[in-house]
Amino acid sequence: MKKILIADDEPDILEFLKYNLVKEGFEVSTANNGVEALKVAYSAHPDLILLDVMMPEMDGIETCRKIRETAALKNTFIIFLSARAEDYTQIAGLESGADDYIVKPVKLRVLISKIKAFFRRAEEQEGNKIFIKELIIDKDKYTVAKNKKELHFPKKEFELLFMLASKPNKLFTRDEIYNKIWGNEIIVGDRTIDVHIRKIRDKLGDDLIKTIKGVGYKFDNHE
Amino acid sequence: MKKILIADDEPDILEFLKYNLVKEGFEVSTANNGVEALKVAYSAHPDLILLDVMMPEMDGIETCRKIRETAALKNTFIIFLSARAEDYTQIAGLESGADDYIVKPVKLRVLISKIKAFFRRAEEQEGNKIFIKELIIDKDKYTVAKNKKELHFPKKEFELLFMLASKPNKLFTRDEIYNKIWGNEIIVGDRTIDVHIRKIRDKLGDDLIKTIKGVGYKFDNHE
DNA sequence: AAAAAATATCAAAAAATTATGAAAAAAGAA
DNA sequence: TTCTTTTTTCATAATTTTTTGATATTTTTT
Repeated sequence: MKKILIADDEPDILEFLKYNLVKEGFEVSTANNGVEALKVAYSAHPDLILLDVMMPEMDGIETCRKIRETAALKNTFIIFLSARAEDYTQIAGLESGADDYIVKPVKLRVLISKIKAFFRRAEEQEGNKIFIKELIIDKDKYTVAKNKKELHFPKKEFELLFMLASKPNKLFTRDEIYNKIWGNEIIVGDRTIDVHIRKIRDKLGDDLIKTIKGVGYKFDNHE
Repeated sequence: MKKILIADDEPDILEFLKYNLVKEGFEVSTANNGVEALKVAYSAHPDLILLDVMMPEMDGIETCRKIRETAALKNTFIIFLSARAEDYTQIAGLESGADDYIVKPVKLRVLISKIKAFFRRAEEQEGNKIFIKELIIDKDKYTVAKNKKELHFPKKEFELLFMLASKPNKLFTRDEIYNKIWGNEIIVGDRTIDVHIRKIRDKLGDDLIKTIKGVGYKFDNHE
């Protein structure tokens, strides 16, 4: 669940944004000025900060600069949300380290879409991992770990396991497997899948992959 | 040097943006419509695409969707740049996979600041120095030190090592490596990567880089 | 229970892929 | 140019992965 910090000196705006972002499923904290925003940022480590430019105590640009000096917050997105539309303010905001500068007024739905675009990009880096039973299958690292111990899986075995594990308990017919792993051009004998399945079972144990005779295989995930 | 693709059906805008972005030090290619944009994107692998929404042949949103389906372009930033300001168009644009939606007219300096903000964020992930195991890899100086002892690495070897070491344990496919180190224009034989890998291994030892047969290589960082 | 059908298993063969050394080609420097 | 370094290619060896084929076992059908 992503955490958002909103810093604005107008209570109405704060309340409105908080209400709507919570409704979207975000965890929201608020601050009324720059100093407070910094304090909350240090302790709550939000994933994204919506920052007003004009605030008492410390303005948004200065706040942004300070946040960027903090190593622990370097992955935090900062978006300015301000009524001030002059070029130089926008440029100053972006150059102080913000990721975006949005001029108010902005439609709520548009703002939410922009926020989601940032998170989508961030999540992309995190990679394709499947956590299932005592396994961690990591497609980016091309590893399968069982109880923290990494095992080596050659290409075909990895692809087959990944396919089955990506939809636990779903039955994959032999045809589906052939099509996905080998494609339409390559034709291999009937025993090829079996042998690969056996090799996976050798490494991970016999219980994980279940045979449905006459049909196919499935990754069994009933505790 | 970052590559930017601009897609717009108005030649004046295209020319204006190209001129100014080149002046900023970017490598700029252009396209007059969506279909053309796709073609250029596939071959040139830009780091960022400025996309108009209304274009003949294929509109921007459809273009964006198609780009996002391409694995090789998943790290490419997409920014819509459009005169259409309605909420739903902006939302549709962002939901089609774009990173930002900027409503025209926009001041050139502001646009450039936003573009730089994206690149800053992307580069931040990389960093110019890597400390890993007994190695210090310094991109500014183009040197690799093993146990404080500096070793000489020619360009290609260095880039390859840097790429692998920048994301320890991540698997890089041969295609990814070719794209990043050689680019799409240059075509080299199948054994070229192997030879470079061997040279790196000669200098640093055989254990650092691990081969995943049929897939690629990775920098191994387990102790 | 027997026959039929499908999968499991093993070792060996085949195929695919990478490692390696040396040399040619290309790029840079003097 | 000439020399040096870097990059790429090529042929062959070494290795790993994938597939096959024979036989055993299990499940389903009759």
